[in-house]
Amino acid sequence: MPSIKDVAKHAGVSTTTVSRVMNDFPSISKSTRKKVLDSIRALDYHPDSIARSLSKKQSLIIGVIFPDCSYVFFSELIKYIEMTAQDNGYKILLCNSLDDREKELSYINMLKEKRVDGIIMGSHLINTEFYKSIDKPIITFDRCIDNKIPYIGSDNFTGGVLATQHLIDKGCKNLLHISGPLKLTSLANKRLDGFKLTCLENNIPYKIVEHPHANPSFDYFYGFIEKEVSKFLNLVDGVFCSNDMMAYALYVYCVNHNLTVPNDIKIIGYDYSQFTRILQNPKITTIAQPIQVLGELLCSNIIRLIEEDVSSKVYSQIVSVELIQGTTT
Amino acid sequence: MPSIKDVAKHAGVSTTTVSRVMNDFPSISKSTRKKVLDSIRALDYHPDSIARSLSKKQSLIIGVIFPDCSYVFFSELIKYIEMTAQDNGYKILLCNSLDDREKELSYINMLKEKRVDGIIMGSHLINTEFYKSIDKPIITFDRCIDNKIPYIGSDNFTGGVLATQHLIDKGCKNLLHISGPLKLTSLANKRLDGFKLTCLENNIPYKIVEHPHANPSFDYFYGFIEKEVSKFLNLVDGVFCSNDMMAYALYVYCVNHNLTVPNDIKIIGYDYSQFTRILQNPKITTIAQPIQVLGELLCSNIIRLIEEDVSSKVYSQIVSVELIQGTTT
DNA sequence: CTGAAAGCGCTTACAG
DNA sequence: CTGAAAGCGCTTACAG
Repeated sequence: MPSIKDVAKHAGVSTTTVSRVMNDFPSISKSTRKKVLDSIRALDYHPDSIARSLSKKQSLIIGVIFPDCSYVFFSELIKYIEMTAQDNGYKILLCNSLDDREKELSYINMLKEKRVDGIIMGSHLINTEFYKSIDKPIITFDRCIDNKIPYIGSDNFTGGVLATQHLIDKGCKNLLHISGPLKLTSLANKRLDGFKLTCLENNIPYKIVEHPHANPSFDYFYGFIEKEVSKFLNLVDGVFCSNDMMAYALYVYCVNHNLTVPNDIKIIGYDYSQFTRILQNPKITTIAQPIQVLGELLCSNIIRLIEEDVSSKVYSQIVSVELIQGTTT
Repeated sequence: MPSIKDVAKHAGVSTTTVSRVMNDFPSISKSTRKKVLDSIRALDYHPDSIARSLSKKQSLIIGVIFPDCSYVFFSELIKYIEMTAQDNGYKILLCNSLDDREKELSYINMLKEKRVDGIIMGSHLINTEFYKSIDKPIITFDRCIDNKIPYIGSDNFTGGVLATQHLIDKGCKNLLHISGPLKLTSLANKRLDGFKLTCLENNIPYKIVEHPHANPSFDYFYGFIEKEVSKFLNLVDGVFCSNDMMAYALYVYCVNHNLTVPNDIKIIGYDYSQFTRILQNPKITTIAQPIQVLGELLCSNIIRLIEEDVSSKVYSQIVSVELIQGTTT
């Protein structure tokens, strides 16, 4: 592989000049510029970005950590993050933490060594102190870790309100919310707040069941419903599930146990990711997170943090959600 | 951020020695080793892998190109690739080609500049010649580009045979296969070969419809069925779809048009990725590709190619598939 | 407008 | 068992 020296020799100039041509310095004369470009083409020269990274102290790489890139919601988010990165000259280094604290830690250390320019955190098991020890730009998805660390998320509170109000508007008198794990400092917990407030304001009795795992499978959800949720199903006529997979599992459970949806019981989910959009039966009524916008914001904001290098400014943003009417309410 | 020099100074040794400690050279005395380790800890030193890459001429990064990391099948494959990479000290740089030739090309050039150690290609629009110009280890998913470039894929031919024989065993007398785009040199086309052969051997009349897009959406599939497939549906009693999304779209179309599945028409798909596994109604009868094995092989084989540096040996592998009985046949 | 030289932070023959 | 020095392939003050 030819190096900048080979190009310099071939063109009869110094490596400095070659470097300047590649970096579009204005001071280069037309004729040398042409000579250099010709040599670059002749040798099929590709500058080594590792060497460039070392001298410029920037890698143009963004570390991206999510629990599991194969979960529908994350896989879409990652797609839009990657596309935005690509459009801005950055690349992403993908990490699956698998909701394992050790892995999450080792990934962060790895990203430090890889000298990524910034980190998008979608996985959040390690504690706040450790986060603060990361001395490079970082942005999180849906977690408010510290007021120094910006986050991007959907408007979970309003989502909770919308979902709950929708159930009430459809005539529900007794509501149930199945939340995600509340221990995590996830902004998703605000869905619960929105739910509670709306129930209270409308004088609707409610019940809350928390499921303990952050990113479980369909089978887990179904089992969870059998064990922890089924006993309440005769007492309520509307359920707000913290995500669509849970909503689908609940729907299937109801069908299997002769509860008619939406007549006996109305179900609303959260996310509206690919799975839900493809699913035809039922069309789950849900709160849509704007996945593309979220991915683009995560990436464009981490890039701003990297390039503007202002740790003082915080680029947290909350984007609005939308009710999608399906057939389950 | 402390550098190796800071550690050397702190420990009172040379940078050479620090480097040797970090790389576990045996010749280091216990006492210096301890001194160095202590200094590393005291300074919270993390070696800069960019500098290391530059001097060792290896980045420990694998470039991974797929059309779209949010498609269920790819997202799972990527997960297992990443996990295997992580287990072996490698990282992955993720690229979405979006089935765009220009993007694919520019990604490959980018990966050259990033000096990735190897490339896993799951996107295949550029031509063979260009592939051969890539002077680093490369492995493809499901494409046989050239006998110098190894590939990993499921046993598509046998999958086609299994699917077709299953339909015949279930009593089908007239079969239809909806294939993927045949222009691409995809090994997935062997599903068609298996289909044809099995029909001929069993004296079953058959029909083939090709859909032109590589990675379309549900809505595209549904529209395609309305336009190009529906006219044949009264003439056949069994359909082998080249993927599960197509099978689901066909199922939904049938339900919407008063064709009973599996009584009037039997449907079998291909993939058995996450979507299919979660979907409860119907349970699509399908040919399961072992996604985890495929991802692990893609990654472990590219690592072997990188580390053994033997461009002569080729690590192509085909893994076996399995029939999953659902409710659509 | 151009070049010589130092530097980015590591590794690695070479020497002792 | 340890170190001085060169080198990886770029960029960038500094000088002219």
